[in-house]
Amino acid sequence: MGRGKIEIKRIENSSNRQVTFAKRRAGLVKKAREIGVLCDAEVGVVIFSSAGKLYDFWTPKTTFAFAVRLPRILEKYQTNSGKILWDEKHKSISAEIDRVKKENDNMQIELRHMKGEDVNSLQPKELIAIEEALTNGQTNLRDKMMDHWKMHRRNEKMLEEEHKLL
Amino acid sequence: MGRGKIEIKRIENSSNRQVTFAKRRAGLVKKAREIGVLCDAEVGVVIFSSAGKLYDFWTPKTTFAFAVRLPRILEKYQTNSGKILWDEKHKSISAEIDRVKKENDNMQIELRHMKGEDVNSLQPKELIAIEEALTNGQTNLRDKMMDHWKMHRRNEKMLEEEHKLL
DNA sequence: GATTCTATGTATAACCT
DNA sequence: TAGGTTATACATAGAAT
Repeated sequence: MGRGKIEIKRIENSSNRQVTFAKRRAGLVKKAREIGVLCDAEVGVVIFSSAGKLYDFWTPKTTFAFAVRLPRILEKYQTNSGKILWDEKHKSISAEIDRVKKENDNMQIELRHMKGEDVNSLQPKELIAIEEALTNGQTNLRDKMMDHWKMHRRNEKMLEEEHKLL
Repeated sequence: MGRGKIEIKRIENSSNRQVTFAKRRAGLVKKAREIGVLCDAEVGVVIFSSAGKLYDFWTPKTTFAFAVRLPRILEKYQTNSGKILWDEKHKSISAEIDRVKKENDNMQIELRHMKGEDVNSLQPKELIAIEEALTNGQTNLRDKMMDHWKMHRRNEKMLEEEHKLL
């Protein structure tokens, strides 16, 4: 579509290539915008010039939708690079999950031990430690209960005396 | 570019819209391929139809380059909804973290209670439940320890007898 | 929904400034 | 290297299949 027909192959003359790039890039983006509007579609266009410069266009919604659907796109291309990148992005967050889950597991085990469960494989030393923890817990708990009770009694007495005064 | 000029606005007739979508989608991809070849560029086109179906095209190198450069693309949109939606993808993962963390907190509280800590705000009923749990734990634990000990003794005796036989 | 046909509107290659 | 002009090639709207 120009003064002459051209073959679709790399334009060797670099300034012609540059001019064609600028014009066709504009054309491509225009078409992308049009199909987006006409057909109520979400469109994204990404172009890297041979010099490595990035040009891109996204219909408004696409910025959102694209990110949401990125995994699907990468899936389709199951290339290592895509997969690796995605994994990379998730690595830190996955690490946190792992950390929290591990913490979770440890606490779960500790809790079960405190309930006398899953203790068969433990060493006598460990069993004794758990028993001590239980005993301490009981002691602490009973002290607290006693405090509560005392305070309760004191409050009751004070109320009684108030009543008497009235 | 057709029998009549059209305004660039959403095509209301849905079958016309569908036909136009298919035609222009093909056109867009063709143009993308051409600029890629002619100008030695890397091009990617992503189209989501209004029905949510994904169509995309990447020049060969782009499949790789795109993934490599994705962070740059997202950076460009960091300020706006891009960031929000990169996070959107993370939401499901974040939800899992939250869930696990919550589980974690609950266990932590339970553990502290079992150690007699942080019990001041508890109701008498709850305190009693904890004491019961502790007592049960102790009972279970002592049973297990006793079993162990018995088994240990039995094994020792058997060894002794073997030795005697030798 | 996809294809085909064809009149017409657009994009753009080659030039020019 | 960037922007404008124009002849031409191409894309596609509307209609039919």
